Amino acid sequence: MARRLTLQDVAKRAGVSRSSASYVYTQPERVSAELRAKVLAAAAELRYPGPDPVAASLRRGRAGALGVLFTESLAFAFADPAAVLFLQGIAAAGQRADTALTLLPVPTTFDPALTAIRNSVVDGVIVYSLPDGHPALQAVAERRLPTVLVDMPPAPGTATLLIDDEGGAYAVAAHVLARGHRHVGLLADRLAADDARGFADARRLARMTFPVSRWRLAGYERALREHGIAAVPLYEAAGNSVQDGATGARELLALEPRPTAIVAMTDQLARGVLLAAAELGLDVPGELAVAGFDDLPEAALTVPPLTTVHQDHVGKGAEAARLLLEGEAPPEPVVLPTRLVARGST
Amino acid sequence: MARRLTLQDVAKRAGVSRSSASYVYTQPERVSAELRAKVLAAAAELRYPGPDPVAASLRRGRAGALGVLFTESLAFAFADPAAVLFLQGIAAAGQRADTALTLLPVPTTFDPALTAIRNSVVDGVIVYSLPDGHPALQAVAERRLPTVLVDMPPAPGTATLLIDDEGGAYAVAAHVLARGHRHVGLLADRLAADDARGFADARRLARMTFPVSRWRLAGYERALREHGIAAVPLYEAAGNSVQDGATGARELLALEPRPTAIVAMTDQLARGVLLAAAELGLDVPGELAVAGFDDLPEAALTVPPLTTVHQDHVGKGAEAARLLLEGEAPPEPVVLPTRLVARGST
DNA sequence: CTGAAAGCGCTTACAG
DNA sequence: CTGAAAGCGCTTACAG
Repeated sequence: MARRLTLQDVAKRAGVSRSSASYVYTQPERVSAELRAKVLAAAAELRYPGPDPVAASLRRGRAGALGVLFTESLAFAFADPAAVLFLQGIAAAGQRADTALTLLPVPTTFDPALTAIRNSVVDGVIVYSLPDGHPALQAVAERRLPTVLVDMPPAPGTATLLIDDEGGAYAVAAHVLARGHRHVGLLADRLAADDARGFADARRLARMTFPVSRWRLAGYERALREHGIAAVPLYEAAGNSVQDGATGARELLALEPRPTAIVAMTDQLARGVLLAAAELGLDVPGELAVAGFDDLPEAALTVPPLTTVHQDHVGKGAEAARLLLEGEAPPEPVVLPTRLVARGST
Repeated sequence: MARRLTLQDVAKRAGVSRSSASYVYTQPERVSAELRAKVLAAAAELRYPGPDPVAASLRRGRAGALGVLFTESLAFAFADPAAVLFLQGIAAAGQRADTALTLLPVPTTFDPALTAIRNSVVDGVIVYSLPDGHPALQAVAERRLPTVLVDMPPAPGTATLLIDDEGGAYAVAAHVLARGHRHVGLLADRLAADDARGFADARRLARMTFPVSRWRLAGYERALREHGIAAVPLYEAAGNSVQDGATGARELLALEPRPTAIVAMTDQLARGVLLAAAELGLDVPGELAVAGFDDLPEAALTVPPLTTVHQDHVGKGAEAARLLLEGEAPPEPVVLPTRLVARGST
């Protein structure tokens, strides 16, 4: 392949200066119609692909893209409807600002390279629900780019966007307990960034690294305390698929005494609970009450419809993008509301 | 804010040349441990954020990101499970190659700017299921970047990745017809990039711009012809949500004679048909047979489970990324297989 | 309205 | 192992 075409080539062919040719692309109204026509004609003849965005970005000092660093692996994130809705919100806000969205690959145990984070061409980064102490967070901080932390503890100098996880969890647990349930099972997706699966003991609970799980559990526990219930079983499913939820539900429902209610930390898990209940021939909500968290679109479509905690995932994404595009990190975390949605499953 | 820190500042502080400092970041094994330590210490003292990726990209001639241009609006794309699975496949392949994934905002009627496409810092572009003649495709072509067209007609000089839409559609329609159905209704998401909704007449069919719809319809029609059925009603839902499917199903089921089978172009729509059938108290498959296309994970979980056409969405994404990362566009389209999955809904 | 000139921050053959 | 030098392709104040 021959040398790449540059603006210089176009300018020479059109018989104008390089700066004039540049203006044709960046400020077309600034140049005369005649000059514009000459340059565009020369560009078309040479099949010039337009000014190189990398060079333009370097000169302008602006990349034109927002980076998003997602919960552990991207594959996991795309399998999680809540994460996808969040991304949808970012994308919509970015589209309005004519800004592209760059998904940064998160380093994994298999592939611990941070090069993609270090080399990504972005003007800012949205970090979504990373566990405590994840090395990717450090790598982002070193870039010293504007950053918005979402569903994570605040850090100095960065904007933080949260939802009221504790309050929402409290509300849904209190709702279940108000219906008289004393034998409640809790179902979590993941408490820490490993593959642990099974009933969580005190030691495990002391080592939770996923902030969202920690906050939601705190809300459940407050409601339980207020109802005089000291300890309930908590099953950790090691994942957030419907199947993970079904697996966890089977374990919880095998306990003696059998729980009469299962409160799940996500709607995905709660959907699995409904599946397991159907398998076992348990009537919901007659023999088993089920509640989730997130109010995914699916939650209204299950049989029976799922009691859950509403949060506006798309709005959260849009707000995250807005915080980044506006610059000026607010000193205090922005906290979006949650709201109990009682449906047929409780 | 003060002037931005550069590698030059670090080099000066460390008392070495700029090139040596650069090697510390790019080829650390090339320099002595002593020099490395000096440079890293200076960088830490100055809080140097690392070499600027934009400048490095310009010099290297490589951006380190793949662009994805998605079906019309990004918000639509994220609401479509099939598109999300496809993206998941791209992301996984990109992660292995340590390449970020940039989602390009697609110009809309409201915001026809092509600047995001023109300015995006990417090494290649995957274009997914754009309607015929969409201006974004032109803008991509002008960039003269390596391009992979997915679920779109081949274009000279670009790689093309398809699935056997026509064959899959034929198989599922033939399966339904083999069960003796003569009154079949067809349900489409969108035939062209507008908001048209309703029964499609010949004039509308002649103006389809979504290739996938065209190919699937061709498959249905071949099966119908072979079974001696001349014409069937086709309802266009103007969207691909479960609710769109329910709306379309209500219209089809209000026809005289009432269809005994509905074949939907997507699983999302077919799920809506199941919903509408439940509302109307129609037994599936006893009074109404239902079939979809895509074999989403949800398709196996509906009640009854959905007969559909399987395609490997994640694998398709991975293959698209592979075609782009490998360079060398194959002259012929790569066509992935589809497979009928008969379940309880027919 | 047009153009000469400076500079964005880095990487990498090349010479020593 | 280290450094001087060239150059990636562009934009934009500035002067005319």
